[in-house]
Amino acid sequence: MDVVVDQISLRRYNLSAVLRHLCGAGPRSRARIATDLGLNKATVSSLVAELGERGLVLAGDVERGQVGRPGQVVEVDGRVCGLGLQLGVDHVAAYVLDLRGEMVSSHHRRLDIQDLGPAGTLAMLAELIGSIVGGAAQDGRHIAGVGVGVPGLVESAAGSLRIGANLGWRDTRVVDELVTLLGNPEYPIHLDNDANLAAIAERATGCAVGAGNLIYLTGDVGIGGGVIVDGRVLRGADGFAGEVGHMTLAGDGRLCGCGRKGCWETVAGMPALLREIADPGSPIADPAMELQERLAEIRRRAELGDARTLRGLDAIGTGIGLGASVLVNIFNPQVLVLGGFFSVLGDLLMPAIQGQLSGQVVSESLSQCRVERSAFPFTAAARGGAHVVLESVLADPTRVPPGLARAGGSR
Amino acid sequence: MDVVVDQISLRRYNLSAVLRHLCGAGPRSRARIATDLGLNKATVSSLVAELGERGLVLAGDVERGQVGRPGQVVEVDGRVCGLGLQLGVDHVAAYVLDLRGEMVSSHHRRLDIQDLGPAGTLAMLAELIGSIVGGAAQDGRHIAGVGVGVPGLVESAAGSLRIGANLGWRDTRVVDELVTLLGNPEYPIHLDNDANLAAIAERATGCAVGAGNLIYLTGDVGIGGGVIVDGRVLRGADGFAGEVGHMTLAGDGRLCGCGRKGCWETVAGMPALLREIADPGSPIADPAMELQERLAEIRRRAELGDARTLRGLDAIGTGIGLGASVLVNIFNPQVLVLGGFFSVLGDLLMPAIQGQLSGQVVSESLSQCRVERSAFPFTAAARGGAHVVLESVLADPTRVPPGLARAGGSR
DNA sequence: CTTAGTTTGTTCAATCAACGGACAAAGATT
DNA sequence: AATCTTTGTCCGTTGATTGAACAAACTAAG
Repeated sequence: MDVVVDQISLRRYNLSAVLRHLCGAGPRSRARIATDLGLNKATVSSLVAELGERGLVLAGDVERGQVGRPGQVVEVDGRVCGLGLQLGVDHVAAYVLDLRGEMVSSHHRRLDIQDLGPAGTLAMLAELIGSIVGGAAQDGRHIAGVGVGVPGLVESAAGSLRIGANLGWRDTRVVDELVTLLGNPEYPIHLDNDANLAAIAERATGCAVGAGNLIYLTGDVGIGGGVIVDGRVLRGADGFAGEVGHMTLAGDGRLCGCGRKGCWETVAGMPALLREIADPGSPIADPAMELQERLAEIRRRAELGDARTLRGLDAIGTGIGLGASVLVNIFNPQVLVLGGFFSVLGDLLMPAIQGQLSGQVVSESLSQCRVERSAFPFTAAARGGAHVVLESVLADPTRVPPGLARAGGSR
Repeated sequence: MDVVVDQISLRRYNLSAVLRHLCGAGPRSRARIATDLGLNKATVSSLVAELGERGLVLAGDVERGQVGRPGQVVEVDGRVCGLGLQLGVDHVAAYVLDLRGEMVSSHHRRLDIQDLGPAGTLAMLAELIGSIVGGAAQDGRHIAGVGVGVPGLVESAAGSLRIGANLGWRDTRVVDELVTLLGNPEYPIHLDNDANLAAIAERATGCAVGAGNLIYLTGDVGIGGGVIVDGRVLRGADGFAGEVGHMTLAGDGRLCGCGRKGCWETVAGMPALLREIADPGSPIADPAMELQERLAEIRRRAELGDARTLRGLDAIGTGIGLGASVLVNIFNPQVLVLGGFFSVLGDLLMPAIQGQLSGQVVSESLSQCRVERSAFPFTAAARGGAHVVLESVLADPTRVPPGLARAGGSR
């Protein structure tokens, strides 16, 4: 029912405030934290002591000011980490990030989802998670949780992928399966839509740092959307919000993979681009071609001034901009982040996108929405998964048990 | 910077929890509140006492259970009220609602915005506010604040209407003007977009009670959108979110009042309906005709089975459904509320709307979005303005100064 | 080198909110 | 009349934040 507050949650909240402040604003003395946050120095001392016991902060350098006693800098401890994974149709990426915001390790594996099927893929995922967590422990690090991103309609609270069209999965209880395979690990596992996680990553350390309202677009076969509203992921009533790729924008449009007609992805996804710039059967449209190679080839043609390629990019950019203008009208975000191939080819697509936005957005004269190319075009979701874990620690530092205190840290 | 909690805000939060619980769940004994909220009986007694001193709750009947000592029921005091106003192109509506959720009074005035201009209109508004507040005080009631809804791009935090196309206003500092005209009243004045307020009203007491995610559409000359995400109004970076009427949905579309082409309102607004069902110059398309009369005439024709009218309603319903499906895909709301003429003609439009939605929404197979006709087709915004005020009292009961305690209540 | 001034961080008593237990009040049941 | 049940208050305890005092550590000026 209604959430009520007692003194324990008050303490928790202030622990969170101090830790979050250190993460966001950087290392500083206790006295500085106190004035920054409006807390009493004594309170901050007490809070910092508890955070230290939990292995979340440690003593840093001594900082001399102009006059007066130098301060003992408190800084975030890098031992507590989040593990994020991103499952794509042909690969899996994993990142370990620590609370300081630094990347501890990254892992990439190719795999054939079709071949492995859900069970085989999840077994492989579980094994990967297990080995990363084990390796981190040997390094004296503590994985506080795992965040997994998958493309499709995800019921995040239930840890279930309801419809994963691209993976060919349906009603897969990903979290339950992984928990079983890993033998009920002590760390929690969180499942989310890949675009949501990507948006979180861009906001945390990417090209949208500090933006409370942003939209991330995955440029892939389809177009996925991750929307952050006032700092929180837009989920909707059942967690299915953000299905921007299937907005009906072209009434006269062609058939979409979802069975409907005129979906946005049909005019701005990768197949649409290939249709524009190449005849069917031409080598560049060969499904077997590596994505990176295909994008490199498109860029080569564009830079040589190939008219059809340039026209095609302009058309796709206009298509992207058309849908983007709808979203910007609705959400009035600070930033629109282009992911996937939208980002890789971003410089070529940008003029058309910007043209659409400035022509179609109502509030354009009052406020401008920045359009940015993703800082991590194909790996943002994995990083976002790690950030979800780290955010849960920031929101409730008492989730990390005390005792990690003076474990030695570095090896 | 970061918000920090001390014991005062802890108290505030729990006062809020108790008051909100009473508003939402109805009158009940202290003991019942304690078990409902998980608070200690002693704590609840203390909280209730303070709420009583502030004139927010009062002692009700004695409630006998099966056995044991009867409980003293605590109920919400109706003396604290919110005043909401809604400014339309040709009228202003005002509602006073009390914390119990009951309507204390309503006021309607016709006015010619064009004729009065911003200054004259605001003077009239101020006078209306003053007289209502004065009248309420004589009734022993306390107006805790004023919420004003206007159509257009509103910067709510600044209390400014940036672009009010229908009113013909631009960069009007509504709140500042009213505060000056009213001589710095002690109650705060809040300005918001009318669709936002309407959404709040429907969620508070209308057809979307309890829905954390909903979309309100004003069916007017244009289409305004008010979106609630996880219980909070979607504002975006600058407060201009929700401009759904100017989504570009019809690429080949006709010119919109905003200067662009293919906006949603051009295919589903009132002018589009009139274009479909009547020739230019026909009496029903006469701008001088009263809206209510026009709607009645359309209904008459539809019920007589006039083919053109039925075709037109179907076309407009399809147009509404087209844009609605885009919104439902993006937001995954529990409820979509139709306001204005969408609501009045709702029964006639619904088949086409529902048809579009079931055909165009991706998650339709997993979760269904209810479509409802507004409970207050043309006055929801005024009610919503009052609810904003009441919500601010619920969020922080200490805003109401103590001393209203035993002032006598009834007149 | 000494002294004054500044800033940091800890200690300690005070304050305040919530809590648990005890208890009186008020009624139903036997 | 005795017992049981429930309500609401009282009171001492717990725990978190706070303000003031103070020692520590350093700079700047004389």
